[in-house]
Amino acid sequence: MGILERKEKQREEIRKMILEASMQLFVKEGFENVSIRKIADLVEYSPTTLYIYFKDKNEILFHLCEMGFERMIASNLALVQIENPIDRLYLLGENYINFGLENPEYYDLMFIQNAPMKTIREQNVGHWPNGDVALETLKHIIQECMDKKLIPTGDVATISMAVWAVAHGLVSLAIRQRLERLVEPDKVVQSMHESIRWMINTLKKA
Amino acid sequence: MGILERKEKQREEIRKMILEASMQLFVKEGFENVSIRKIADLVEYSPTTLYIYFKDKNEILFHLCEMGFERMIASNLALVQIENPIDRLYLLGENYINFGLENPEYYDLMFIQNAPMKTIREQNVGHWPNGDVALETLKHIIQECMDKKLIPTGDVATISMAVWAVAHGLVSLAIRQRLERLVEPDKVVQSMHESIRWMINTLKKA
DNA sequence: ATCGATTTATTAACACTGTTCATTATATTT
DNA sequence: AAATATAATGAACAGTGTTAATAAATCGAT
Repeated sequence: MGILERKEKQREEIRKMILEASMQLFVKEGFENVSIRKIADLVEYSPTTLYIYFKDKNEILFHLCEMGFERMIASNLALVQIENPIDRLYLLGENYINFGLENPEYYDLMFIQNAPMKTIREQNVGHWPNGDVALETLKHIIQECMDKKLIPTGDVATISMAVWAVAHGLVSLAIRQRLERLVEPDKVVQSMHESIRWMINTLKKA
Repeated sequence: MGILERKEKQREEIRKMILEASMQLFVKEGFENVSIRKIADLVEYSPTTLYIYFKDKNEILFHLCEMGFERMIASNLALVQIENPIDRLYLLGENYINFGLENPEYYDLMFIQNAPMKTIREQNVGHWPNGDVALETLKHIIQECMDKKLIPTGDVATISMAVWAVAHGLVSLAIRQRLERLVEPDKVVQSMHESIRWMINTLKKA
């Protein structure tokens, strides 16, 4: 049944094409200005054709979200060679806020929007491949820090949660223009980095 | 010119009526399901009439956002009687996450959505009455903690930022169903509280 | 090779959205 | 009473996600 395989491959190629067009629009025009019709225009298909390849807009957004995680995970790869897990944790945090500030549209999809989560819930037992990978990375580093007695022992999930909360809090408040109310606009980024450093330091000493 | 005053009062009353209807819809149907037409239906006006009382939808959302802050500020009033500023800070954090979890739609508007910020930027020199009040409260408590040597001295704005980031990170990840990926769904709220406590404790000891 | 079935793609349409324009009705001022 | 300002409206524009009905192309079996 080699013919079925080729069909499946072709189908997958068109799906990819649609996703790449979406991503292009998405990064250029921002989250709110992407519509099924605009994507269809770009790939030169009728809007309804997209519904043959994806269930709905949420599913497209879910896949873009996964692509965002791939980028983020790729940018974290350089960290594995760092011996000291607490240094690695610090750089993971730095990476996180840099990624968020440089790719606000991706970040939005990955951590703020509801749409991708809707698809996950509808899907097969709520599988979230890349998202879960990213979270495992975090938990693993925290666990290593605890194993090597670099930070106080405690519930891994809870501490991971607190660390993630600091980073996400900073990025999401920043890209939603809330931090400018606390610090002069041109000092926001600097203060964010200081906050991350502060957190790592207190974590060390605690 | 008492007649002009009465007219102004009447105008203000209708504005209030529109806002209350919006709020009602908003809390019941959620952020995404509120439209100008639904609001108009509820106050028994034509949709276009709303544009006589508000510039656009964003302006309505901005006012709802302010109302959300009023609620939050009101719930913080009980804290002034607490002597120890670090206890006060802890309870402020607890209040914050409780408010967020109990009023996710308000929280969305206050700290996540772009719409209210757009109105603020278009407005008179970007004035944000209630939002700024809330932030001042936080900074004031942090300053008091530093004055009384309860936490290490540092830049008030930066530390406030870090504290806010933890609380906001927790709430926003929670209401966007991201925390369920890290902790079992029925333990999310508990872990959030633990995270806040952890932050206050490390802040104390640091 | 032809027939029937499946897949792929499209057009038209539904039920919405925020917003603007031109028009009418109401109230106020001259 | 006439002129003017305010309040309210219906119709319309340009857009949204999505579905149903329909046509075209491709495939599997006879």
